[in-house]
Amino acid sequence: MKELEKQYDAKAVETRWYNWWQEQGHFHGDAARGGTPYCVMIPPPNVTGILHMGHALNNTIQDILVRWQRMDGKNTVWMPGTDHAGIATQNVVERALRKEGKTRHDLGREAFVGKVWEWKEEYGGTIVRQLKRLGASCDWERERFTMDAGLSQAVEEVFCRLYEKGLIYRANYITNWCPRCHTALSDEESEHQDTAGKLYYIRYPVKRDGKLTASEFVVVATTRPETLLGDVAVAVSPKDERYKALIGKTLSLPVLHRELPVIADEFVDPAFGTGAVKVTPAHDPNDFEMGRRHNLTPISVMNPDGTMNEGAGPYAGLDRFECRKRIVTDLTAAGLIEKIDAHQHAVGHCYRCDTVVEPRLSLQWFVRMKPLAEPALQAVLDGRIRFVPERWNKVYVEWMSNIRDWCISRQIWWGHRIPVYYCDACNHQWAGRGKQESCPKCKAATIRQDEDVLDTWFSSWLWPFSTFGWPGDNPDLKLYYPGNTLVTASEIIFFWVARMVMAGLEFMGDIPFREVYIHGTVRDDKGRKMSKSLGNSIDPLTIIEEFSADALRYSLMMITATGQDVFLSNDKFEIGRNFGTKIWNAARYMQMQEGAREEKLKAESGKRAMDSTFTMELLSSDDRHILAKLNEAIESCTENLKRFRFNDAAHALYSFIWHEYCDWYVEYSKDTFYGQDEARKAEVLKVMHYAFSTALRLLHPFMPHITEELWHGMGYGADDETIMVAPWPKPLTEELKRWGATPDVVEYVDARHEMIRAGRMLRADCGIAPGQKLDYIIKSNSPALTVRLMADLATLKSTLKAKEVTVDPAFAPGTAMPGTLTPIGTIYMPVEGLIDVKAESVKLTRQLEELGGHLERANQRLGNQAFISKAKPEVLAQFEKSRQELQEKYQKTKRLLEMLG
RNA sequence: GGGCGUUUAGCUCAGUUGGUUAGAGCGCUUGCCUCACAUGCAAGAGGUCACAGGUUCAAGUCCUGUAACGCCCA
Repeated sequence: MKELEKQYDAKAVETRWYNWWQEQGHFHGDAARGGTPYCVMIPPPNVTGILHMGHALNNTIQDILVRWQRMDGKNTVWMPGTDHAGIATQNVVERALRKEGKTRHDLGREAFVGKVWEWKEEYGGTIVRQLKRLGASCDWERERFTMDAGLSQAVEEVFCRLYEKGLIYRANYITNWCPRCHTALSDEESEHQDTAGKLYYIRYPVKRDGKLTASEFVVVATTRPETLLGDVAVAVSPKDERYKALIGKTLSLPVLHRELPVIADEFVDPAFGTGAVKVTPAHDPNDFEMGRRHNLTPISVMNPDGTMNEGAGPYAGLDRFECRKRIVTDLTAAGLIEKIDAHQHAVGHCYRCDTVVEPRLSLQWFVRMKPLAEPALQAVLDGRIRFVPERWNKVYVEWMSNIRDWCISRQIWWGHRIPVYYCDACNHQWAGRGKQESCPKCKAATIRQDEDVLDTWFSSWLWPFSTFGWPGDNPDLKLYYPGNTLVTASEIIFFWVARMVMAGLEFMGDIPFREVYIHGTVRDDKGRKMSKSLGNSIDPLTIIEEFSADALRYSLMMITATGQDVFLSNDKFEIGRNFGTKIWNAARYMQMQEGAREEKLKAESGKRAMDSTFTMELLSSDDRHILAKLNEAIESCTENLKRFRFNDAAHALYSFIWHEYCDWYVEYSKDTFYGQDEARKAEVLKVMHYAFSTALRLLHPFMPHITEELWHGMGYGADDETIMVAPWPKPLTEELKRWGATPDVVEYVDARHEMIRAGRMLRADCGIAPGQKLDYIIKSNSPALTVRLMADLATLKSTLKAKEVTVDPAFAPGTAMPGTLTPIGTIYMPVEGLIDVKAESVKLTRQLEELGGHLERANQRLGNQAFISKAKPEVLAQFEKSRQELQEKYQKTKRLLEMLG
């Protein structure tokens, strides 16, 4: 054990211990060890991603849970890995190609996928390296990637099983189409953003007897006028009196002069726009349904890249937005625009590239979700899976109950290719596992595999078991599935959480996890989401450089209330940094008191015995008090971790270490250490190490590095032992009894703290320099308290910086002697002449008024017959006691005031 | 349009099944380089708990409504 450096060098310490933990294999869980498992699946970050504050929050929470459970003796696995992020990754590589003036089509599918793999190998590990800087105790030996051979096999197996069960179908359907990524998106991948758009009111001429009328129009309102080129009808509500006569009549489509029937459909809202809507089945999901109901043939007017196709007639070849401008100009010229209103509406945007999504008709693969959703819904309804905070249950249940089929095909190259094959010879279509050589029906070799790949989430939803080697059976899967806790953000509930539950129940026959903790969103100090485009992001790595990973983690936990959003700014991280420094210095203080004991410790192979066999006669009230407060910290920390109240757990540790331990206990100890009583010195040191080492263990999940550094630095473990698996502290219920750390001792010491504070305040009020020593007289409230106070005279003297402290139960103060009440007695400062009588009197008068108010209310309450008869007896007693205290305090304060003269 | 969340000290937020005189961190004021720590120590000021009703012996806490802000879904 060598002396701790004066300054804590977080940067060097953190990487050193992280590497050591990894080398020693402390992150690894082994099923062969058996025991109670604790398993957390990381939400696999996007392989192209870099760590942002959301990740930092998410992974800090997971690491805290995992480290805590590991210390608590569980066989722990935190499964790490990344997902292949089909669209995002393909975009990255395509962008690089574009710089060389090439497209993926120039390379061809195979070569392009090869390039993506190259990119992944070279740059894909960034976020993993960053997670390590954060201190994440992931089981890296198990790291997985959703395109790994094993996981790909799971994807294929799942696809085939669903296909064979008839739960996968291919259909020409309206889907969200990203014209930039050239692919279909699922509903969840289309993000609705409120957009200031326009509502165009367009006149459709009515035909009478096959002829256009000059003056009769039906006006429809639309936000996307360019789609009118694909109109096949105009719909009105069957209840709408205004249009009843028109139903069944014919209109003429502007520009293209196609004949459009007027149809009646319940879907139409008579209150929106004019009550008449254009029906464009190929370009709007609602219209698509309407078209089906009325047997209308959709007309597509757009190409996959967002330009208008030949169906758009004169506008063919134009970009969709250019077409919108042109068509509005033309319609205006033709007198067919009635008006244009400003209109706020939600427009779908691609979640990867932010392009405006186009609802478009195309041939896609879907999973029928209803049969999968049923048991997944049940699992939450009957409480087998619970969300924290609870309100997310409702969100989940709502979505599950109204689930829609999942569009799983993507028109890109990077991803799991759909294992469906077509036989050119006999037109047979099948889903197959492994490489397919020939048609299973007609044996022809002329077969083709489907061109599409699967949605990335189609591999992520299998993550809880595919990562353990499913579909193979093995001891890992047996022990670690189902997992325990899933930690994620609310945005991911639909994308991932809900689907994992469905997959778990369908393929494993059991839920994938028991609890889902949903944390909030990280925002800037103005409450805006952190985003690249706003430039308001705080980079976790910069924070780690500046403040340390422990500071980042601890600060995040201190300011993040359960499930609430976090407002961050750079200075928030000072909380964690300052706390680390405080702990470091507390350790240094203890070390300085060791003296010759250091040599002895070395002889004991560097490991300090964690001695809690205290000698009763040597224990002071302060020793007992700090032990009782330690127990409070143990209980509060553990309880709050159980309830996912990380901020409360962090708070409990902060207040114990900083306020109870450093501010009070360490200060008291100085009197002992600067004195001559060697037995007391040894005893206090014993208590200090016991309390400190226990607190370090409680703190370890939050600040893993500094606690490990001090665990070794202070010799709490042998050189090859880690705090990572030191036992999680248990409540000290029995021990406290043995040590005589009873509630009345705690109450007494707390009150004595108040008395010391009061004494310091008197000094400050009188403007007496801190260095100047003076006398205090304590008039104690009872003989028993006199005994206690007499025993603590030395520490009272040192903490009050007093020349002399006298305890005198019969003390009668002279005039103009300032004094302050406390629950155990009144403290006086005999400094006649120095006191500012006026200021002191103002202060006491205000106190008296306040007390009078409280007392009046207490009297009122206790004078209320209804209260006395209805309140619980213990509550009544409590109020009675409180009134007595108030009364006493009031009287005494009054007397103090009178004595001021 | 439907649902959810938030509203408590200057700022950011705790406040559990209703129950003593509503808390913390930061910031602010005052005094301190006191032999662990100025990334610190000591002390202090600061709140009609968004608003309006209601339930109750008792409401920051429960109910109803209103307002503002935010999020999700259509």
